[in-house]
Amino acid sequence: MSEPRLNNHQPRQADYPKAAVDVLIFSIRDLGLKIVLIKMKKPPFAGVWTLPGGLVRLNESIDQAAVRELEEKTGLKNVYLEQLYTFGDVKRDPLSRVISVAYFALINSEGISLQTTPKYSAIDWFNVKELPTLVYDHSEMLKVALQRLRAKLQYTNVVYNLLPPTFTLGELRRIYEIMLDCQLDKRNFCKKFLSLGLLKSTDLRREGPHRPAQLWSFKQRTPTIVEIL
Amino acid sequence: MSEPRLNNHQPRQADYPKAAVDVLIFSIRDLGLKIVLIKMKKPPFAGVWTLPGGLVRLNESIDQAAVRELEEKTGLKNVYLEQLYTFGDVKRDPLSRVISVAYFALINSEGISLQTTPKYSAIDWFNVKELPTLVYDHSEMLKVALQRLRAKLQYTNVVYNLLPPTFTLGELRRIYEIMLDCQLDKRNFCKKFLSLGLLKSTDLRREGPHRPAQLWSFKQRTPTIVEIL
DNA sequence: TCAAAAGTGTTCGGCGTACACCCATGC
DNA sequence: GCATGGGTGTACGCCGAACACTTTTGA
Repeated sequence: MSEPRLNNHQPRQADYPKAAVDVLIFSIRDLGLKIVLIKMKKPPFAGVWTLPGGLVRLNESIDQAAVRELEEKTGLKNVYLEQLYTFGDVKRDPLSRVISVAYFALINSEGISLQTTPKYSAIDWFNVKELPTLVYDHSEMLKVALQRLRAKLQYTNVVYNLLPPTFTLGELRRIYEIMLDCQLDKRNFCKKFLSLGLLKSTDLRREGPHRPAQLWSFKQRTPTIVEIL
Repeated sequence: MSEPRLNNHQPRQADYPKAAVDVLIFSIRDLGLKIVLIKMKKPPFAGVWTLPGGLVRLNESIDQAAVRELEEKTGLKNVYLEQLYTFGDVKRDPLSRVISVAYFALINSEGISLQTTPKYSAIDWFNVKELPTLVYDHSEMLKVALQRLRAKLQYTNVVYNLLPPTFTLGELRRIYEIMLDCQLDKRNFCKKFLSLGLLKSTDLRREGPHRPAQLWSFKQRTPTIVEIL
């Protein structure tokens, strides 16, 4: 596995690319699909928004690095991350040679607050349709993530990650409509989703000037492959 | 992006993990699904089989690294590689900390010969059902690749990579049967595949003691998403 | 009584699946 | 003439798609 050396004209640790992780956290908020970004403080990228992420260390797996970076830079814990894709163009980071493994997750962000480190000047949710300019190839990462997300919604039960413990079929359908950016027929959606047998009914919710809604919860909150739509 | 330093107890270039690529080349040969492996020469892995691969260099993208490593270690050129998954457990390589981006491709290997470098003692095709012991986490990579391959056969036209320019519907079906490890109904398969409109008929092939077969070719040999089975 | 969201059934067409026999050829 | 793979059509059932009205409540 020893490789031909390049000329030693680079500083320490620069003879090979470094590895990093970047994390895309999605959630449904205010009837839109949002993502967590943090704002950089140091030149040359001061004021620019970026995905939370950082270099992989020697003593941690890349999965662990993603979890650690997510917690350090956003405060989010216990999030189930899934590997998305690895980005390795030579110039993706103009300042140094970094290969980045992107991870993503869906979360329910009700009552959750974000907190970044002093190294960044802000952290916030952004609607994926109205994003600021992002550093590096982070827009590309988002594009890939959205594709994958939409695909996974249709053949897995990942949607449970976005939902609170109980919810109405209307809320469930609204999530699909937001994520897939389309309208879904109410009757067909309910019929199909209930026929999958993933849900169990719980209470009734009476609120607002309309008929009370049946509340449902997922029988199992574990990743499963199912043909949903 | 500067990171806390670990203790400087490691040699040069070991303060961060290195990045590598590994390549899984699949082909149908002798009615079986085969993969290219090379045999290691140097201790401590002398005599053990491995996937072709190696470290990513500073001045190349990871995609380019995969292409370069594939050519260097197998002689294969002009292969369309697709990124599979990135493997980054701390102990996946017991000797050094390496994160590996796996790539895969399907090729038609008729009339193609393999040739590795003097650093390896052999190169050969192996049936994926009768593999020797592999180094590192290469068996895991194969497992992931097979899953992905089977999935992609069903919703894309990737199969064209396995086929010669012209082929019979029987040959096409046989490939699906081998890859999916199941029997497919001849009439339904033909009906479905032809209805996709991906093929155009060319000549007749008369050979062997049976009715001549219609030969087909793909109208386009470019990646396309289609619901096939 | 009005506005708002919840809940519910039927019809139709298309597609996947199961299934069996004749065809053209080389030997 | 026989063995070998090539080629073809129909019937049925299920599922996805389209589509509208009634229910319950709060204000």
